[in-house]
Amino acid sequence: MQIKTARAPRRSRIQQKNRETILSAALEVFSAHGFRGATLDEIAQVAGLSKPNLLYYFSSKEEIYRDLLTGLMAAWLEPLRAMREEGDPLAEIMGYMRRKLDLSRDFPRESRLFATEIIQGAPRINEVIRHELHDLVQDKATVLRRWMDQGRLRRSDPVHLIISVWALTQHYADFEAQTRSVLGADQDPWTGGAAFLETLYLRLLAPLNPG
Amino acid sequence: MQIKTARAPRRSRIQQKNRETILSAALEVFSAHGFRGATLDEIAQVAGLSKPNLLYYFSSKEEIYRDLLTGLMAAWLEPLRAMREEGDPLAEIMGYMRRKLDLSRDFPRESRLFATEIIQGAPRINEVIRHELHDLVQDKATVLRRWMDQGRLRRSDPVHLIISVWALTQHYADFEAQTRSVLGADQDPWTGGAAFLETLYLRLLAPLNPG
DNA sequence: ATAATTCTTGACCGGATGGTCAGCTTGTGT
DNA sequence: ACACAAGCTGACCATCCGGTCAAGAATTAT
Repeated sequence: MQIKTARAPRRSRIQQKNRETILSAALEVFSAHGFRGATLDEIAQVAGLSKPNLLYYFSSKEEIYRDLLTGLMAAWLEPLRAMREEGDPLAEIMGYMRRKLDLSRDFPRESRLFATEIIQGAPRINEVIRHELHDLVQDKATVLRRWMDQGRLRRSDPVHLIISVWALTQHYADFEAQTRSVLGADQDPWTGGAAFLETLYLRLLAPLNPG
Repeated sequence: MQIKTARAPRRSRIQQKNRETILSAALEVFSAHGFRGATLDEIAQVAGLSKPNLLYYFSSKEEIYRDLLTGLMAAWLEPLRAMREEGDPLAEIMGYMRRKLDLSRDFPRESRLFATEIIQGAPRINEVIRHELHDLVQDKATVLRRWMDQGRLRRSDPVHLIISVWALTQHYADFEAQTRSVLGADQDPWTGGAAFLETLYLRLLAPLNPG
């Protein structure tokens, strides 16, 4: 996953490369231990750089963390953003769910990073981003509501519907340890999970008389 | 929630009271910052005891954490355990979901504690407990499968069904910050969540021809 | 009352933590 | 080639970390 840097000033190739290295290492460590549990020494070690060198590129531990979160936010909201009113309602929702699930599968560290941040009350995600999330969800909820009004989807609370997609897809990434131990070693959680979620949302949302 | 102490030896009233005080403070701090992010100083401060006094009752930070987790585990699995094959399938599942949701609402710190532990790969939950969880889920999955075989529930993967209840109910507690900001301040996430989940599982599981 | 036991804590330890800084090395523009 | 800027690091600092300990305070048993 591309880690973008917010409002980036001009940077030399060295800066660009090292900032990426650091953010990648930070992702590894922060997602495993949370903000307070992560240490600069460990991030430096994973990045293969000295600690003072980290602090040459970022002014503090907090700044690394913030840059990381804000840089990943856009990519994380993309699947929902890509849900288009012009498409077929059921296919759009299934597509959203599927994209979110794939994202969680392919980028579990990112998923865990957001999870730990929000579990701890999201103290470091600023209001602007929270506002952005709120607006996006409300916007898409309106689309869902219109589809329901047109009888193209069975009714259910659209915001809770979006939350449920979030919860379920996130869960397979964040709780993979538990899911694997419960399913047994031979079963792949993602294959079964995708099938289950398709069934779930089909039965929840497919109109009863499609003809 | 009652915090039990595993295989408790005889304890004086003072010991019992102080151990409870410590575990309660530990729950507060560990659930907010994870194991590595929590400090004994902060736990001691919340408990209103001196740090050496903490270590008089528990031999290490790790022991506090372990005792806390194992003591809460039974209560956390209770809702699933209480699902009875003799009852009405749909009512039993709804009851399970509802109990789990109530548990998450009433004990969000406990929910977050488990969440952070499992997100970090559950390194400190020993194999015995993992085994217990696996067996319980498989046991209940068998019950669900029988119900489905009898045509009293629509078919869907029973283990993923249990996982989905886990994911959705947990989510309302662990991501409350996010859920509230998305729903808006006027709406209570729990009320709407309970209604949504009832609809969800009803449509997923209710047989098509109940007559 | 007094002795034994349990409970409590200030002072302390070695090591880790986030962060600084002077000065060295490397790269870049001319 | 040279000068300046950018990149880098060893040594260091104050503070915090989990944990120890000796000795005093409170409780309990006799």
